[in-house]
Amino acid sequence: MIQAVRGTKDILPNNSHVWQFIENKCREVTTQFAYSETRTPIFEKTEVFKRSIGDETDIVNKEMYTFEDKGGESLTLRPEGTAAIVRAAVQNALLSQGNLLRTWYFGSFFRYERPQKGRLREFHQFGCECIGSPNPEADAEIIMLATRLLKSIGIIDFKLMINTLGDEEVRGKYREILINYLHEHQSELSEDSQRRMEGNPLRVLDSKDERDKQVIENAPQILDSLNETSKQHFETVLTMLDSAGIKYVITPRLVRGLDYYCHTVFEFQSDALGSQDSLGGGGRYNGLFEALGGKPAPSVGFAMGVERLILILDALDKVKELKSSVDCYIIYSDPKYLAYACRATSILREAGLSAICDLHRRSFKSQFKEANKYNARYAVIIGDEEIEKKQVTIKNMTESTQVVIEIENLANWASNS
RNA sequence: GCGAAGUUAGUUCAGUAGGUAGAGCACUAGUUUGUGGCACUAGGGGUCGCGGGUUCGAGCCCCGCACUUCGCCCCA
Repeated sequence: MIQAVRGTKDILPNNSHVWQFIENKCREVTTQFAYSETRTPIFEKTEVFKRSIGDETDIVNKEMYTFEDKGGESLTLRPEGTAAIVRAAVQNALLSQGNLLRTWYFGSFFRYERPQKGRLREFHQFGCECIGSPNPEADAEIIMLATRLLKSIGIIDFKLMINTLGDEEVRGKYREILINYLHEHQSELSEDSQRRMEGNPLRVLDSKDERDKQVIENAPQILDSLNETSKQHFETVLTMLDSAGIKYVITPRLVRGLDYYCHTVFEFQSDALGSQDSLGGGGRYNGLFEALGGKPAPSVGFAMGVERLILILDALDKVKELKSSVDCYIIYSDPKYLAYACRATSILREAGLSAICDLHRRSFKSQFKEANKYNARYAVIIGDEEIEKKQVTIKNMTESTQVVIEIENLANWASNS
């Protein structure tokens, strides 16, 4: 037996309806916010991700599926969505027509990681980007959209963690303060954090190591280093969330793993997941367009892990088994009536109903059982009498009533039922 | 990349003094020879993850590999 590649999963006929449910909600909610869809290629030049996500990040360092094509070009299976959207927006000059772009995406992404529950090598994300506005109301809109989506698919029990990283000036200043502090406590830190201290000190704040937590507890907070602009930006976002009735927890330790974030960063968490408790997250990225060769376009966005949404729906038992049903199940008493059954089936479909018949040449009784399994509204019965009189018997499966009609009138019946 | 636990029928799981496999549900058919859902009866299904080894004999013991899960790491 050939197995699927490690960390990949089939979406099978018996649970594809859950995916469709979520996809439909994504369309619904994005429509409410007037976001339109972007579909970018599944792979990009490696450069796209290196320049955007950041060379120092784990994603770029060790998790990308990078390969050379036959022309010797380095390509990478996309590990996240934002970089490609920005590349596409720059390439197609999407901002030259106006100064704002609201867009969303849904698709597969790839990271070479140790698979775990809620963490796959091919996984799916739904994400939104609000491109072109430097203002806090854009941050608020994105968070409202994400919140709306979670609620609409039935996830209410989540936590929204929010923080600000400030602008460039703030980040630079805070970075120094933090490095100094960490240096003073170097001996108390975990090996990992000691290593990360120089390259990416902010990530130390995110550590789960008990030793680190002690140090982090008393570390200087970025909130205390904010300049007036950054402070106002953050406060406006919070005020807007308040007025929209969205609850949040200010989490000074929240940093996030991609280098391109500034100002507002946020993350949705759920207790229903294991150690992969992050449902999704995002933040503002003001410098990304320039990093990818475009004109400045301050933006904000988020992404949700679809597999994780599904895990929560499972855990909450919220997955409505949208029992698929068929309008008509055609039942014939003998295989010699197959052509007649085929004609009836065809007429019903032509009239816009869904209609199927048995392909196993099963017994009459078994065909009824099969009709039940398909949750058929009507059984369309064909036997000796019906053939002889050019009729069909139609049985209402829920009320157990039946009528006999001429096959000539079947289309007519179908359009009225 | 590191540590730990798992893998037996479609599925959920049983299965010790090592003697080549079992249950529930699901599936198929009958009881009811043109009328379903319930019930009863019967039946089909398994190279016991893969490959080696020990043994007269391995689902069970040993080794390797693959995959899954739980931590770490990281993130969605």
